[in-house]
Amino acid sequence: MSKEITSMQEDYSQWYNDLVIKAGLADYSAVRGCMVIKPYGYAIWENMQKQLDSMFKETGHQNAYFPLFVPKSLFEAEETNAEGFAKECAIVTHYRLKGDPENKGKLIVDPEAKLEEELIVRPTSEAIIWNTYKGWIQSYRDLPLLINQWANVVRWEMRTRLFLRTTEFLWQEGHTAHATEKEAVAETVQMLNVYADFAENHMALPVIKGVKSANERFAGAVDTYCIEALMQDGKALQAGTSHFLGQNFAKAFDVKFTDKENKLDFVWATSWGVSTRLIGALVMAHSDNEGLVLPPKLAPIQVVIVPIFKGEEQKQLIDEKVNVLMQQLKAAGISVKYDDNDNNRPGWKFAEYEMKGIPVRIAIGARDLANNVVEVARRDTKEKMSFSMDGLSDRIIALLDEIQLAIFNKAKTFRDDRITPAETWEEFLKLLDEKPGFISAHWDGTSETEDKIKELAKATIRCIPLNNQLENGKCILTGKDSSQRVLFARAY
RNA sequence: CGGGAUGUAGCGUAGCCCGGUAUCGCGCCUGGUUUGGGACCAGGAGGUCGCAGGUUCGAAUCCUGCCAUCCCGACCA
Repeated sequence: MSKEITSMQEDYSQWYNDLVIKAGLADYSAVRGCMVIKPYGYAIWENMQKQLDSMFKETGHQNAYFPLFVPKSLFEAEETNAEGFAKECAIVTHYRLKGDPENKGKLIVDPEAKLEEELIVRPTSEAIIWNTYKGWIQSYRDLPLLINQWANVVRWEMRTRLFLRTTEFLWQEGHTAHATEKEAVAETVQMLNVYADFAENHMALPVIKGVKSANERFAGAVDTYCIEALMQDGKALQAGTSHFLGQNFAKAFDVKFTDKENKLDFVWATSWGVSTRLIGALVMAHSDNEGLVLPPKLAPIQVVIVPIFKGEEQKQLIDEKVNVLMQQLKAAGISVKYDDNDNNRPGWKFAEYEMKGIPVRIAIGARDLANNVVEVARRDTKEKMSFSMDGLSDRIIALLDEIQLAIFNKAKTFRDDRITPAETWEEFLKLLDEKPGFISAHWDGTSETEDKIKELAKATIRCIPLNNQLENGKCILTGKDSSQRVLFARAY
């Protein structure tokens, strides 16, 4: 099978698609806009889930599961939210098929089986969850309510891309209820920080924490906080969002509680989510023309060992050494694969594991045995080193940490180099074409201006960074007064 | 959803204009030789030509409809 992938310089989109397919992360399916996540891709998702789930639990959250379907009457209860998602919903209208009388062996929708009320396949679960919370919350003693669910959702997007935008996708959505506004805002920020921590320390993906402008805000939210990442083509990718929902959903679903003073009030809400889109971010942020580059902390296989031998005798000697090393690495929690498959030669395996992004490759041959060393190659830099067999497992473990950090630093250097200030509209447009990335520019704060900029430059406000410094200036488009810069970019 | 392109074995393709039952490479299977950067020899298997209709004695090829993917827009995590 040809494993050649299009180079990212030649065609970035094609490079991405080739990579996802050829590294075995996902496959196209028979269903429009939906993909099959293959075992290797799903293993990355499982690693993400495992880490995030433990972080959610450390911050006091519990998992639960709510229905896939939302009755239309519940879905439309919070108007802004409903309007925001109305154009991309799959709707169940019937519950039965029957044999087609005019076409033997075929089925048709049974018109007798029409639902009295349509069911919306959830594009997000606020409605069904808040309708449920109404029955769970009476007193301040029931708060805070801190729930997360791992689920699939459906958004009928016009145009899809593997992992980045598919009709059905996997995600987690946290939905919390609080007694005070202050507490809910603190929760929103806390979860944003959890996401940023995960992105930077596990995905090795530097992110900017910020707040969305009104245009980009989640439908039904008072404020949307986000983490924004930069891909290697200079386009931004929203990697996670955390919403402060105010009392919007509590009011829509009539969720009130009695406080300590015996007064009734609506509860305060948050919701937050990240999706399998993060796998797309992982691919686009770190990989190269040889294939995936995975951060050790999320790589399904962290170390692969390739034997190089002539004849069974040598193979047996290598096996003995490898078995000891494997035990040591496994004991340290390292996931390691010994590929002694005889079908493929070492060169083939080297190329294959580079394609799959396995962080560390160890090659052991007769020559190495004689010198009591192994050849160690790191995927991120392609550097090859000779390590002594003595104390090898400790050095490999240290190397994995080093690679994790190096991948992050490389991405951060790239990202930091592509946050560029623009002072004039001409400069703004020039930067978008010639040095794509985040452009830091003044904005007059109106939705009209943001719309106009989007129309003229195809760039949107990615966020207003949380650590922003106030600075007087003039809007890049209108020249009106502005008190701070915001980050613009073309985005996925 | 609009514009453009594509769909032939697991993958990449030739054939299509000009209709006569499908070419080549990789991969796969068997045997052997190999193994420090995508091995080699010999033999072999594998195809409703995206799907459904139509035209025709005969359709991968011509016509119609549908489906899917990619690229460019609008929508979006």
